[in-house]
Amino acid sequence: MASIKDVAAAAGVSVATVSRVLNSHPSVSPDARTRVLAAVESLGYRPNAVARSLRTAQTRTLGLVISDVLNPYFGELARSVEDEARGLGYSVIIGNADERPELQDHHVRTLLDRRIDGLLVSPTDGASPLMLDAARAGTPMVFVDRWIPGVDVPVVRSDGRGAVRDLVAHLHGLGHRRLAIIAGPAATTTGSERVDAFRGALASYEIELPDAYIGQGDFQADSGRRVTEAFLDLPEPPQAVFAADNLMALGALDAIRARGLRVPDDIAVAAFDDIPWFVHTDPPITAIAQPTKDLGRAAVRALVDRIEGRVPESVTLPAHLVVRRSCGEPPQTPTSMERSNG
Amino acid sequence: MASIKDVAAAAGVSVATVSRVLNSHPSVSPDARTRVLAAVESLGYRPNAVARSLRTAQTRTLGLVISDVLNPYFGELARSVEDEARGLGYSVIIGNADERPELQDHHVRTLLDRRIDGLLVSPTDGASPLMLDAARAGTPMVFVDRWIPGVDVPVVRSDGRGAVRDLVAHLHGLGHRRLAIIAGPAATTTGSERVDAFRGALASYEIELPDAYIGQGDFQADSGRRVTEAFLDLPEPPQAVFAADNLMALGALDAIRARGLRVPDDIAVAAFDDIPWFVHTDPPITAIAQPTKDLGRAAVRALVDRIEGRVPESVTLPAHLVVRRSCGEPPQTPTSMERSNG
DNA sequence: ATCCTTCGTGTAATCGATTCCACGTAGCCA
DNA sequence: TGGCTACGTGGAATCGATTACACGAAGGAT
Repeated sequence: MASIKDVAAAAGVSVATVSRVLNSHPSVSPDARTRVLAAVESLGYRPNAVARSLRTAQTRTLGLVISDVLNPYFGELARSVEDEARGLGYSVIIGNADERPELQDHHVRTLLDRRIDGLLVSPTDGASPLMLDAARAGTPMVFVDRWIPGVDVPVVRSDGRGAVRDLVAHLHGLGHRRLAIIAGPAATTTGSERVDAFRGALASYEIELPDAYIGQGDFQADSGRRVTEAFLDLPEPPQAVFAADNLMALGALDAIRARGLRVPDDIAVAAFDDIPWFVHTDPPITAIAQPTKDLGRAAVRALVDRIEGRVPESVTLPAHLVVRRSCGEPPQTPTSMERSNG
Repeated sequence: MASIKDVAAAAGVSVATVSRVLNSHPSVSPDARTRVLAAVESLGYRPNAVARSLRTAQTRTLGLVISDVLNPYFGELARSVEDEARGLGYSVIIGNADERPELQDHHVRTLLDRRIDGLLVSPTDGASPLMLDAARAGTPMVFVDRWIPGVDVPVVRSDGRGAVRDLVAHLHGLGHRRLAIIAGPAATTTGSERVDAFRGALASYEIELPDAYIGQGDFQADSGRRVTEAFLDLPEPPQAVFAADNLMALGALDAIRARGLRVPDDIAVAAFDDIPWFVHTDPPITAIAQPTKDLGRAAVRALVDRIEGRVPESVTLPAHLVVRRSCGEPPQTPTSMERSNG
C-alpha cells in the first residue's frame, strides 16, 4: 500500500508538500498541487488513518456502548448516532454490553485503548470504576438513555413521567385497578425511574403498588416471561402489566399466551419503548414512545461539542403514549394512532 | 495519559524492556518484570493501540459492512460476528450501508483507511469497483449472506432452496395455486436467488410464476407495502405472498390490513428470515429461518483464517422452514414449532 | 541597490509503540 | 584462566503521517 513517501517521490516533492496538499494548507503552489494530486490519483493513495491519528492525537471516532443491539430501541439509537456522527465527520464504533457489566467494561477499555475521541454510554450498571476514572480523567463522555447519578457527565435522555401518567390514566379509564410493573434492573436509572414514575402516577388515583406487583426483570424477554408467570400465579393477579422495555413485554406476551389467556380480555399489557413491530403483534401493543432519533442526534451533538471545546448540554426530551389495543377497547381513531412511531 | 516512556522512567528501565514485559517476551529478568508491572499499575498505563498498530501493521480489528442494522436478521448477524471476533481477540467496526451503494462504499473506504485487518461484507450492490479493487489488492475479505459473483472471495451463506421447496409444498398442500413473490433488488444475490428458488419449486408443481406475480422490492418495509398493494389490485390477485425478507413481509402485512383483508383467510403470507417477533404477529408468520449465529461465526472464522495465513473456506449452511399460521390451518404441533427460532 | 516581506519548499522532530542489533556480564567447560 | 554461550538490557531505527523551523527566491518599498 502506497505511503506518503511514495506520493512525494512520484510527484517530485517532499512529504511535507504532499501533506500540505492533502490538508489544503494555503501555501502550496498550483504547480506542486497538481503534481501531487496526479500522483495521489495514479497510485490510488489513501492516507493511513492510524499514522495520522498517532500524530494528531485524534481519531475522529466516537465510541458507543449500548446495552443490547438486539433490542430494536438500541438499534434505532445506534443508527441515528451513526448518521449524525457521519454528518459531522466522525466514525462510530459500537460496543454491545449485553446488559453485562464486565462486557461493558471490556468495550470501554478497548475503546479507550483505541483512543476514540469521545464516548457515548448507556450504562448497564451503576458503578463501573473504569468509567468513573475515564470521566474523571477528562475523557469526553455523554450518557444516553441511562446514566450514572453523581458523575459530572452530560445526559441525553427522555422523560417518560408524563407519558406514564397518561398510560395510567388510560388504564384507569378502562377500569383496571390492579396494576403491575415488570421493572428493569435497579442498578440502571431507567430501571428504577420507570417504577417511580409508575408508582407516582398510581398515587394520584390512590392506587397502591404492592411489592408483589413489582417484578424484577433484566430488560430481556426471558425475564418478562418469568415475572409475568409469577404475576399470574398470585391469588389476585394484576389486571394490567406494564413492561419497562419492549423485550420484556414480548416475554409477558409469551407467558400470557402459554396459559391460554387473552390480551387484553384477560389481562392488559403495555410497554415502555415503542417499536415498529408493536403495530403487528396480536394485539397491537400500547406503548410509550421515545424520540429515539432525536436522542441519538442530540447525544452526538453534545459529545462533539465537548470534544471540540464547546460546552455540552444535557438534554431531556418528552416521551409520549401511543394507544393501541393491548389494554382494552380500541381508541377512537385507531388508524391515525397506529402509525405514530413511523 | 501515560506513555511507555513514563513507565520506563518510573521503573528505571528502557522502553524496550517495558515493551518486552508487556508482550511477554521471555528474556526479561524477574526483577525488571516486577518493577515494570508495578509502574504500569501505579500509573494506570494502557498501551496506545494506535501507536502499536502503526508499528506492527495490524489493528486486530475487523470491519463488518451490512445492509441494514434495523433489520433484526442483520442485527443478530452483527451480534454473532462480534461475539466470535471478541473470542478470537478482534474488535469489530460495523458499517451500516442502509441498502445504499454509495454509503456502502463510504464505509468500505473508511474501514480501509483505518487499516482494519479484514473485511466482512454483505454487499448491497453487485459491482462496487472499490470493493473489487480491495479484493484484488489482497485485503482479506469474506462475503456473508450476499456475495458478488466472479470475485475470488470466500462466501459464507445459507442455502434456502430446500426450505423454499418445503414452503411451496406447504402452500400447495393448503390449496394455494396462485403464488407471488416480493423480490429483493436484482443486484443482490439474495434478491435474485430467492426468486429462482421459488420459481424452481413452483415448476415441480407445474405452476408458472408470471411477471405480474414478481414484485420488485428493496428489502425495506415500504417496498413490501407497495408491491403488495399492486398484487391486490390485480384482476386475479395471488392467494399467497412470499416476501424475500422480514421487513417486506411486515410491509405486506400493513398493506393487507389496510384493505381490511385477513391473513391467512383472504391471503397467505410467508417470509424469508425468521425473527423472534414473527411468533407474536397477528397471525404468527411462517418463515424460512437461517442459522444466523452459525453464519456469523463461520464468517469470522473464515476471515481470521485468511488474515492469519491459513486457507479460508466458503461455507454454505441449510435454512429451514418454520411453519406457523400465516399460510393457513395451524400445524399439528403448534407449540413445539413456534419457538424454533430461539 | 539594499532591505524587508512574503511565499513556497524541504529538513527534521515528533507521536508511542516494536524490534533488530550490539554490548556487557555471568556461568560453564576445558 | 581463557574462551564460549546465553541472557538481560539499552540504543536507535522504524511505522506514516503532521508541523515547527529554516532557508532561498522573488517582489515591493525606500
